[in-house]
Amino acid sequence: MKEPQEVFDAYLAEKNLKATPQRRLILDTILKQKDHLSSEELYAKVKARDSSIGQATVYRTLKLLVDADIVEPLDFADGVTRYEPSYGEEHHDHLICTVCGKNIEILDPTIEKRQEQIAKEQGFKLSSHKMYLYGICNDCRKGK
Amino acid sequence: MKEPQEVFDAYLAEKNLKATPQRRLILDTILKQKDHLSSEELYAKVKARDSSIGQATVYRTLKLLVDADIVEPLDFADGVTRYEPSYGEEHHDHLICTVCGKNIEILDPTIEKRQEQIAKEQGFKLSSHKMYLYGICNDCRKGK
DNA sequence: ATAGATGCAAATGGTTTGCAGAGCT
DNA sequence: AGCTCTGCAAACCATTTGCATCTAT
Repeated sequence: MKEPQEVFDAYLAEKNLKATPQRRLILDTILKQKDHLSSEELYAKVKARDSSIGQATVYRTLKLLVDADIVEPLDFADGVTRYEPSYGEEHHDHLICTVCGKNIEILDPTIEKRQEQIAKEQGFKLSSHKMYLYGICNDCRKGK
Repeated sequence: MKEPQEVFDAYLAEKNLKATPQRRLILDTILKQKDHLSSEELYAKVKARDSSIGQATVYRTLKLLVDADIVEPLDFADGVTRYEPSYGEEHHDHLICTVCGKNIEILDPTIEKRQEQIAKEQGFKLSSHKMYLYGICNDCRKGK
């Protein structure tokens, strides 16, 4: 399988966009991260590596990466969009603790299959979906 | 079953808040609506009935209604939060056409059950969930 | 050479908040 | 009277955009 950076380069080339050091650095920073970073958090990490990079470039690059299907935007219902690398990763949804913010990735073929089926029944061509389960984790319940 | 207005009154009373004409009017306006209104759209409808009401009151009332479990916020991925009456309604999710905005309410016990089960397996007490299926409807595909 | 990229700062747009005056109870 | 409310306008805050300057190709 191709490296994400290669995929990004190919995407940029195809769109007549340029592979700049900033863009490479931003992608590299996301890929190195385990967590789901908000653009603010990502910006901080990026800035630590090259302090001359601006917020706007991070936002702009993130948009490209989403469009290139290399990263995916997440909505944890706290007002900030987070991002996670999605290229080469299996699709999954999230189970989020609304107290401590912990989140667990879930993958359930039963649900995925039903979603497709439901869309088809309604004459829709499914392009994407979001599923978030919100609850309180064991630790946070005990902690009380 | 109690009327939504009664439920709202009870909620307000319990919190030592007041049942004002504005609040009643806003709730009444939402209830009369079939569609899922954004706060902006709701504000317009409310204003048509009483032009002295301000945006802020609509936002503040919406928050109360959500907290009282009378209406539910929806995220159709277009940057605006929409609201739908939820009191006395069966829970359902949404299938949204990203071209024309059409949305279909879906209810699938298989998925609901799996969600509960997944949460339990992870030690979570599920409090809510969001599921949105995005796609393109038949009409919009043909229209091309 | 030149279309595209960057950083900065200003703009946007939905939503929230401070405040002074008004309204319930 | 003593709270809570309201409308207004200003404030917020994540994200976007205009612009003059740089840079990858």
